[in-house]
Amino acid sequence: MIPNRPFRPAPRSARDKLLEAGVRLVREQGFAATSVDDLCRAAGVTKGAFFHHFASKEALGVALAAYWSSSTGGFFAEAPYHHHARPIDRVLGYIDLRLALITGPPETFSCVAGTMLQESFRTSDAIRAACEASIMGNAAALEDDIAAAMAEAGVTGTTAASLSRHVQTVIQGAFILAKSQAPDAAADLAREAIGHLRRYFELLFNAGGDEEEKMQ
Amino acid sequence: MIPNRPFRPAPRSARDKLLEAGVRLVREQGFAATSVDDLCRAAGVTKGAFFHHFASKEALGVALAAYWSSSTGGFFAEAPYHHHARPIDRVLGYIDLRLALITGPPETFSCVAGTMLQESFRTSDAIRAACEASIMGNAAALEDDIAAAMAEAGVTGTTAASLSRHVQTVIQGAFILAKSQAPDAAADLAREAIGHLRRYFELLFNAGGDEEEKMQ
DNA sequence: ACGAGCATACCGACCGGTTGGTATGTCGCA
DNA sequence: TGCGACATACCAACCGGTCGGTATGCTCGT
Repeated sequence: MIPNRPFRPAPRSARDKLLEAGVRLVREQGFAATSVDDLCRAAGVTKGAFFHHFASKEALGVALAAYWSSSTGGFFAEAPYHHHARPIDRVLGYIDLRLALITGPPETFSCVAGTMLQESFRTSDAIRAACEASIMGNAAALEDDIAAAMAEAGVTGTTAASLSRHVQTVIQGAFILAKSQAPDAAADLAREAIGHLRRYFELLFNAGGDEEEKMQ
Repeated sequence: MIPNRPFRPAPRSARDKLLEAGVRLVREQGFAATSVDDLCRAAGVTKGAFFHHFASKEALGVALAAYWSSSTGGFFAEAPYHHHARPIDRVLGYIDLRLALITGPPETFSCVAGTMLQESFRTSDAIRAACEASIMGNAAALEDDIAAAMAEAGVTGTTAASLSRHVQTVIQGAFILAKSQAPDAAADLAREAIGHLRRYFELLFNAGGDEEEKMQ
């Protein structure tokens, strides 16, 4: 979902190095296949450092989801789409930003929280809850703009909360479909899915596109 | 995505028992966290039987995706939604069937191929390809009906292939969001997402619902 | 100003158990 | 008799985690 730079500063402590290593390795191969030794090698620290900062591998997973939340949340909170005057333009601006972030192979744009949730939801309630907080936190950040857009356009039959969760649904699903492809074809597939999400919002809100908006 | 019964017959051989155990365990905890010993215990067979039928754990993963393809493909091929006269009704019938299948905790309705793809896409090209075949095979099965519906309704701006992939995108994403919830709330969340998929198709095809159709 | 005591960050060897896989043997059937 | 479908015993490497240690920094008493 979000590449490493420029919004996450270079890690300084062993803890930050381990979390950065965790982002990279979980995106590449998931949580269970990522050993403590893998994380230490990738971070350039020892097992002793690992277990000084994290009580267990599971604790690293929980901290990783929180780290993902704070870095992605910060990124989106400061994105320029907030400056649009109309709520629907802010929502579409968010979707366009998501589109812009999808480049390269899947492990450079996929979601750490969604990836960990997929395999750990039943084996670690702590990781499940931390991943839920991350994903639903991202969804919630969009809810007010969606609610305002619904009020402005008179959209009924659903809720802002439901629509914001749907945004996350399509994003997570887009990442899975992308992973089925060779690395250089993955981003196109993910962007295609986000394109449908945008079109759904255009249809729902009668927001046919920037050009049609200006004609009205 | 599809519960075990009634379309998959009771497994008889050790190989089928292992594949059934694989379906259950991968849905619960993913592929990497599922050991060969886990699979043998769940199947009630020994390691000798496992390695007689499968050259490696990876080979089991490839066979599992193929097994998933054949059982889900057969299920959907014989579903009653094919009987609708209008293409759009067949497409919406498919989506309604998907809705109907979503009951209970996530591990009873999630997709084995999507789950394995998420964590194995970069560590096993054989598993990636087998999962792609499964997911894209499910998508492709819907493509003709979508193409016919597009022709009938005059829908432009996208392709049948793209729309059929979007169906899979939302389904896979719905399963992830569902996994973030407590077991008894999971199905509601997945159904909510599929509801948005349905609404997108209704808006795209001006197919407002069974009642509005009849009025026209 | 300095040294003792303590806390923190980290190192790397080691632990018991698990891992994917191999070797060998047995049994039933054609 | 030979082969397929298993079972059991075993292997080396890996696993998550522990443990005794060193290095460095901080605080406080003298």
